[in-house]
Amino acid sequence: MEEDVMTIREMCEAFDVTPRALRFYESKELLFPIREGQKRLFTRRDRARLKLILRGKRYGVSLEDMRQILDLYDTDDGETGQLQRAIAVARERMANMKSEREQLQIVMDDLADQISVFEQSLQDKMRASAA
Amino acid sequence: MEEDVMTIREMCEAFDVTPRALRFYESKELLFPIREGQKRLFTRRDRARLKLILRGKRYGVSLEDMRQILDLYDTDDGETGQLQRAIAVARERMANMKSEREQLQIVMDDLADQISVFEQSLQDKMRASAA
DNA sequence: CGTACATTCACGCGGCGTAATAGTGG
DNA sequence: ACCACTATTACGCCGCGTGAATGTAC
Repeated sequence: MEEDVMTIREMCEAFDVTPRALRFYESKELLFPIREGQKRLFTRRDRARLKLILRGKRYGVSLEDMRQILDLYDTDDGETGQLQRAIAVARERMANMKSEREQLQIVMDDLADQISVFEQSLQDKMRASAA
Repeated sequence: MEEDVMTIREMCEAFDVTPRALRFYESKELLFPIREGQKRLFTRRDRARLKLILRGKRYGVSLEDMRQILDLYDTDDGETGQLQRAIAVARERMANMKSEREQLQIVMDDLADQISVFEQSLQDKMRASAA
């Protein structure tokens, strides 16, 4: 707490994750703990990022998607050009998600139809065997 | 066509799958082509099964789940059990998809907020540089 | 001789788990 | 000297295949 950094163990307890997961996130460039010798020290920034990562995970967002989104959050204080780029990337992500959502909806509608067909079939069979 | 069987190549063209996929399905016991020497010959039964496999795939049903459904088809004289099983699996998939859709929507809303923040930032910067 | 089939081994993604091994600090 | 913690490297798993290399039958 002294320097507003946390060890890997403290992070694990605070966020209920394993050390392996944190090292993995670092290797995938989602977290950037500073080093004291060999040991990792996680900053407030890392904690903010991890919070978002875990929330995304609950939402089913892949780490790679999350990394891109987090990179956007960082670009916040950049210059106008960077800001415009960040907006462009964010919109692209948004478009991807919309597309995903639409495809998912199509498959869901289709599956709903299929369930009706199954149920109708079942009704028919039961009537047939009752007759 | 003679004996109502098809070679692997004919199957691939008919169903738009690769030979590798068909061999893979056989190795996982979803298809049971007869052998003529080394060659696989796919029967009408294999075709019916493959059709269901591919439809299930579209709905996100795993091969293992699909195998279990297909197995019921064999042991079930009346097909009623298979239908009920299929309905159960279909409903479960539907529930999963609904959940996925909701989670995706949450993330999308979140990202939309972030985009607004970026846009506001950009507006601020542009006003600042204009002043 | 070519071509279509066959086999087996390997690799890839996602997201870590799980050793195995070694170093460090108190 | 011990213990708890840390580190690194690297292989394993699941689902669903793709691709390469090699062999064989027509």
